[in-house]
Amino acid sequence: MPRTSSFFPTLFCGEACDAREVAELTRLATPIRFDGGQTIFSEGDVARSAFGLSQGVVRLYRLLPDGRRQVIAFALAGDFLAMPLGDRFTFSADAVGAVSVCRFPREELKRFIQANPGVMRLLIEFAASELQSAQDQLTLLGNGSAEERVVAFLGNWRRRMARLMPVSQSIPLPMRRQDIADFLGLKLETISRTFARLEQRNVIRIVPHGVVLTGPEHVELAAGSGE
Amino acid sequence: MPRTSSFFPTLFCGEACDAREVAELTRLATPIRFDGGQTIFSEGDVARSAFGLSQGVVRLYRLLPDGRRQVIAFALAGDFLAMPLGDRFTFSADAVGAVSVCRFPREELKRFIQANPGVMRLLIEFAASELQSAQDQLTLLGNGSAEERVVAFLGNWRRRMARLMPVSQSIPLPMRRQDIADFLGLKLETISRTFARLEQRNVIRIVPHGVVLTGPEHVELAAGSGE
DNA sequence: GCGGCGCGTTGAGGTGAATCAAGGCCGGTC
DNA sequence: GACCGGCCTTGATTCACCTCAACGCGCCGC
Repeated sequence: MPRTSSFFPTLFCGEACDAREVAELTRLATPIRFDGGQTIFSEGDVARSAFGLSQGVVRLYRLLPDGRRQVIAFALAGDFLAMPLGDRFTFSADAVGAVSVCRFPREELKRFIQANPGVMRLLIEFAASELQSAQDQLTLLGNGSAEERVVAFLGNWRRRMARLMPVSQSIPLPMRRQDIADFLGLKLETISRTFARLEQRNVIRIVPHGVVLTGPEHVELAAGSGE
Repeated sequence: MPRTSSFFPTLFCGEACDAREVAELTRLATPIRFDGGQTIFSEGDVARSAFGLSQGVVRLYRLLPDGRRQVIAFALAGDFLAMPLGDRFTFSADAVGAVSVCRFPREELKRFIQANPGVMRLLIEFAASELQSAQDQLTLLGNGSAEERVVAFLGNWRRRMARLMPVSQSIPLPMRRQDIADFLGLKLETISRTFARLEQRNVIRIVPHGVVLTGPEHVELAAGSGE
């Protein structure tokens, strides 16, 4: 089985992990594939495993008792799907299109992390950056208009995608409108209308499974805070 | 100077810190007082110090370029005012009423934390619980009506206060209406009106600097998700 | 006492997003 | 190709919250 450079969560690819540790992680990890729409884990499940995303996109979300849904984040290759410690999942995760994950048995991963202060430190930094993302998103949902939310989302998504593929004006959007809506605290019709308005103003062009930036106003997408 | 049990962040009061470590922390800490409205630190500042809150209430917030504000959280006695690592503050903090904080020089605290795997582990758990709070709040701002937000806020606030004082039907609210509004992504008039409506329905009674729960519907306040 | 100010409340009217409801497009399968 | 279903778009209307504006109240200094 070929293992690409993004097989492991990027957390484990920093300076803190030497060859011996990578070998240890490789021993722990099991690769798994999921098809689009399949659930990787659900809110409330006992976290027997931790998951790193090797390929594809995963939506992380919570369901409210009345059926409303809040998408917490979209995970990309290299991301952890949850905090590796913690004994239950606090949100659900399912595949947006086909994905590959690597699964770590929780107890052994926990032992590995706690035996290694350098990794613990990275984990703290990881948590801190997740926290900041959540606070950015909080600020966006608390203050932004529909258009501000959508523009910030596109900007952040583009920036994150840029780490995984050559930059281009074209932004792939593998998730559904409904997912974007639940992420931004809007309704799917509003997403659709806002996209349409941005297209009329020549900011974007809507293409199947994505948008293309057309305007000279890429600056507008640069300074997003959210996600 | 008398040091109450809540002088230190509760993070350091768990099993991970023995007498020697508490002595070390005591050596590092400097107590400081702030009056209501004073700023403890500002977003973007180099984080030369870390702060634990010993007494009082602090609002943590971000300012947007156009003057809008998002209150990230209200800190209570025992809370850290930010992640102790990280070299710049990602939000501002100022006192709501008079507060006492203890200040730790950042480099020395960092050294203390990193020398102590047990404390690092606690710090990871702290970060994980902050993250979960942020995600709760995200869910609330993404899905809740004005009334749901206010009710969830009251419920969470009450639950947090319960750790610091004898439980009672009376909920002190030392912060201004504007602070609550900026926390919940609403306008202060909406907070005022929503309080008034809850009072008309005999859920609460509005008193100076707080509310009193009157209805038999305390259950309603129990199952909040946000904050 | 008087006036000023910060904060909270209340009212009237406007508006952005939600809601309700068609219809269109595209990718399946038979 | 014809049908179907999921997804997306678009339109008309409604409604929750915002905006703007006035007023009340408690607290302060003078």
